[in-house]
Amino acid sequence: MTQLQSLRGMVDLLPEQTCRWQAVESLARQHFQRWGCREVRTPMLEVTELFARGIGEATDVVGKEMYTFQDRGDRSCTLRPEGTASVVRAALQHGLLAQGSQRLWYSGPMFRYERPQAGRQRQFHQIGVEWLGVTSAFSDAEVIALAWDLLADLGVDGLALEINTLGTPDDRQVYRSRLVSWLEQRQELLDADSQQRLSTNPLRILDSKHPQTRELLQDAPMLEQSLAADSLSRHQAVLKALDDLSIPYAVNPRLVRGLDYYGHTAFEITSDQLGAQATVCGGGRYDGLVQQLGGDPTPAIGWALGMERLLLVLEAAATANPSGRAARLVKEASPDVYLVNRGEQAQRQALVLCRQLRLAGLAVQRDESGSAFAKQFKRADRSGAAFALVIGEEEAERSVVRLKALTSAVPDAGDAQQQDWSLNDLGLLVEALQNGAKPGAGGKDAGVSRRRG
RNA sequence: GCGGGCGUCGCCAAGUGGUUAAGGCAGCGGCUUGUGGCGCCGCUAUUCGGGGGUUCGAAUCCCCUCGCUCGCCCCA
Repeated sequence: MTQLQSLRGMVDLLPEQTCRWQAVESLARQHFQRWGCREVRTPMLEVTELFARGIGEATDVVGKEMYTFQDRGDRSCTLRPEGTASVVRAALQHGLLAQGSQRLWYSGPMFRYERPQAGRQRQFHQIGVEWLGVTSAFSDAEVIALAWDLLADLGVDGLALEINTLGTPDDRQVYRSRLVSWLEQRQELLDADSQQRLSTNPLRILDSKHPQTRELLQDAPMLEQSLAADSLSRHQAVLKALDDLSIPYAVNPRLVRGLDYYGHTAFEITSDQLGAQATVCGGGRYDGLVQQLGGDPTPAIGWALGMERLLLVLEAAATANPSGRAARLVKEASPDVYLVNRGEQAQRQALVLCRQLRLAGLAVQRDESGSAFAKQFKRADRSGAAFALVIGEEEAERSVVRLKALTSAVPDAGDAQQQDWSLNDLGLLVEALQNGAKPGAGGKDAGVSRRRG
C-alpha cells in the first residue's frame, strides 16, 4: 500500500460526519450562551512545562501519552493533551481573573499518544467549560447541570452521572497513608500495575479494574472516612443541590480521576452505548491549579466532553429511535431546490438563476451533467430537495422556469401541479419557495426551510 | 507498551491450491434524445494491503512487513 494515509489514530471527518459535528457544536453554543459562558481559543501547542506542572508528572497522560518535541529554538513543546491547563494559563497571562470570576468554554483537538480503540484516538476533540473563581457548592451543581442538560437536549439516553469527593489535599494526605499501610499488608494480593502504583499514585488503585484487586478493595478503608467535616458537608451540599435540580446521580466512592489537579467534587457521565471507553464527560473541581500555575489561589471547576464519544452515542440513539431528536440532529441537510437543466441556452440561464436564488438565501444544487432529464430527476430525488426547478429548451425560449414538487409519494402526482414562473420576476418564485409552497401530501417532512443567519 | 481478531472494486461481501476472481449497494450509460421511487440491459478489480518463499500452478500454504480493529492500560 503505497497510497498515503493519515497517521495512526488521526481521523478524517467526511461531510456526512461534519454536518453532525456542526449540529452538536451549535447546540452546545446555545447552552453555553444561556449559562453565561464565553469562548476562549488557545493554541494547540504549549511549552511542555505547562502540562508537566499542571496535570502532574506522575500521571499517565504526562508520563507516557504526550506528543512532545524540541522546536528549532530547542524549546520543549507539547501538543495539548487536554484543555484545562491551557485555559488557566491564558486566563493568567491576560489577567482575566483580575476582572472577577470567569465562566469560559472551549472546543478543539487534543492529542494523546495511545493505542487507538473504540472511542479513543490520538487526535480527539473535546468541548469543555472552565469556571474560574467560583467557590460555592452550588457552582458545582450548576456546572454539572450544564453538562447534563446539554446531553439531554441531544436526545440521547442511557447516561449515568457518577460523583465523588476527593476532599482537600490534607484529607487525601491522611487517607493516602491509611490506604498505603493497609495495602502494604496485602501487597502480594495486588496485581502488578497496582503494586507499582503503591509508591507512585496509590489512590488510583481504587478504580483498578483488575478483578482480584477489586475484590480485595471491598474491605479497604474509604476516603470518606478520612474527610474533614468541612469537606464532607461541602459534598453533601453538592448532592443536595443536584437533588434540588432533579439530576439523578450515583455516588461512586471509587471514582478517582487521573489528573492530579482534582479535589473535592469529581464526576463522570458515562453511556451504556459505548465500549470500554464509556466516559462521555468528565470533570471536577481544581482549586489548587491556578496557584500551581503561578496565579493567586483561585477555586475553579470544569468538565470536558469527548466529541467522538458523544457522536457515537448520538448515532446509537438515532438508530434506536429514527424519529427522535437525535435522529434529526444526525440527519444531513438537503438542498432546498434541485435545478434540472439541459441544452446550452438553458444551462446558461440556469447558471444565472441558481445564483440569484442563492443570493436570496436558498440552498440550490445545480445539475451540471447536461444528461437526460430522467437522470437529472433521479439525482434530484436522491438529493432530498423538496423541489425541482426545470429549464430545458422550451423554458429557455419562453424565459420561464418550471417548478415541480418532489416530495409526493407518487412521482406523476406532482406533474399536474407543475407551474411555470417567469425568469424576469423572480421575487414571486423566491417567495413561493421560501414559504414551502406546500409540498404534496408525501411522507417527506420538509418544506423549504427559511435560511437563518 | 502488552494481548486477540481482520485485511478481496468507493461500501458490504463469496471464494480456503487448478483454467475467465461470484453477488449486492453506490456510480456511469441505455431501454425512455423532456420528467424521479419500480423493472430490465450493459459498463466498472489482469487482481486479492505490501514484499519474499513453497509449488507445474497461490487471493487461497509459509515467513516478514504495513495497516485496520477490539480489549488491557488510561482517559474524553
